[in-house]
Amino acid sequence: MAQTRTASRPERCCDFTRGIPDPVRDKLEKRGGLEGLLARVPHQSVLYACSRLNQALADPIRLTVMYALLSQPLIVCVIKAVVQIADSKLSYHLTILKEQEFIAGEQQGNWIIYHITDRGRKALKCTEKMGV
Amino acid sequence: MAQTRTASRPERCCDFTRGIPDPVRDKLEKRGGLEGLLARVPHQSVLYACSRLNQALADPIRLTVMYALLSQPLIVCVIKAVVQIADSKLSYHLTILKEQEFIAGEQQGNWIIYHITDRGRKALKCTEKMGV
DNA sequence: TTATAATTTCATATTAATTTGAATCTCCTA
DNA sequence: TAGGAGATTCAAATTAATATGAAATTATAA
Repeated sequence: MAQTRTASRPERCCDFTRGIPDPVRDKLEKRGGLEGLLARVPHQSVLYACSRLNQALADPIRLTVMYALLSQPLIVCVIKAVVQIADSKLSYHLTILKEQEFIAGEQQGNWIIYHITDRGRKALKCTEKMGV
Repeated sequence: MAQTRTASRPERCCDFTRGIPDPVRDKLEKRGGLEGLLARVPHQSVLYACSRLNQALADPIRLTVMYALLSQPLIVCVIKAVVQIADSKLSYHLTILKEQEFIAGEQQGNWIIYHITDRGRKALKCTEKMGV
């Protein structure tokens, strides 16, 4: 019972070794077919890491925090004054930025002073270069 | 009844014009205080757009598609063979990539040939430069 | 025209991310 | 060493993103 399908409309898939637009098929064949294509796609573990990285940059609050820290190192309650959200919510977002090492913080007496990392700076620069 | 708070533990906020670590306060004051800080953070609309952009790059399937298209233009069913997901799911992800103009497609007879855009290429390069 | 392949759309289900508020923890100071 | 400020953690609630399968659309070819 290999490949059984529950009737209705079967999921089709074109046979892309023939019948598809010439330029697509030609180039594909010349470069090792589907296998060649797959070989040039980075490993899933890499892509997964990339997507986590981008996910961390995919929130306006987190970007606001990063830009604030781009100006200068700040303690949490100043960051809070910038983004105007509850403590725990801010802490959640700080954690995500820390996990990706876009920011880092050191305890200084009663406070934690956060600063942006080189990686964080680079990330902002990249995003900017993409043009909004 | 302005500023009423429902007892329990009130949300505190340090008065960051005094009592906070010197280097933080000094630099902050020298550069226009909280106002100056806010002025150097890009407008929310910009940050929102940035976060959408990064969100589109925050999925391994979408990154796989982009890398496949980095090799060469492809029709949907070949992309499907690469990522091995259902048609409608793939279509969903293609839409997100199209919205951010990381990819584009032109109808060619029965098929749609997708290709990566300059913007898409740039996005991958950026992500790579960030180091995984 | 009718049938069919390729692709998208739509409504719904599922899963993941974010928010919320209370509780906890750490460090400092009286 | 008790109390308070700054900050984080946790569990539960909410919201947003993704997945699924059926139906619709588009273009070609019989």
